[in-house]
Amino acid sequence: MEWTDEIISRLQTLWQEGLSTAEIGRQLSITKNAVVGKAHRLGLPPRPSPIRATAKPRKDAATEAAAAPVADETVTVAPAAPQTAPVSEVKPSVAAAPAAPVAAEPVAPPVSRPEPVEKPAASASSAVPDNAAPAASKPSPTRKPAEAKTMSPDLMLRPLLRPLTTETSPRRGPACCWPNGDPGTPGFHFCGAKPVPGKPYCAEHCAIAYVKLRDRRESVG
DNA sequence: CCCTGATTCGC
DNA sequence: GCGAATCAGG
Repeated sequence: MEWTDEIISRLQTLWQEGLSTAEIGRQLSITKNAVVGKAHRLGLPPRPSPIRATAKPRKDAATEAAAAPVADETVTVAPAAPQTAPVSEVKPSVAAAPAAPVAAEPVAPPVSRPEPVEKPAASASSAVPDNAAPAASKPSPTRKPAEAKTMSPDLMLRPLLRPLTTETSPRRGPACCWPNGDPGTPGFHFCGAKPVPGKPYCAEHCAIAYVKLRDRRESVG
């Protein structure tokens, strides 16, 4: 696997979007294992794990005993689950666009919307993202500040300060919101080209972003 | 069974 | 460094 700068950027973006590892893998045409492995190596913030942090019967019991002289229950990990649910489960048409394709404002990065969504990824089928719902527009402070530092503060605040009323404004044409560059870095920007009607991306990026439902799952490799 | 993410370890 | 295999919870 050749981890180009482009691919890594997309991985980081999608990861921050809160998409599942499998979903990211589908969009990148790689396995979820590759996604998780790479994310781990990149030091991306861990997602709320469905399993306990303590489980490693991989080594021999001897090694485990030697290396892990666990004394008490003091080892507690306390995940403090952010509960960030993916916006994914992509119907063919809606797919996993960045969480906030405001249709006209490339200024607001899709990255910075840690909005808690209470919807299981795999089972829910209603494809409408609840981005527009101001019900819970409260930034979840569960993530450590150290991890959020990858993005400039103003970039984080911008979407929160924006009333999302620009949707219907025809003044600026819709713009492809395919991310270019690393989110949080000065050079980060969106494609901006004219998107396919009904899609958040231009035709070029649509071809990349949307995958056939048939090919879903990890049978890529 | 399906999904999920984390870790390990041979390459 | 990479990622398949594996683990483990929902």
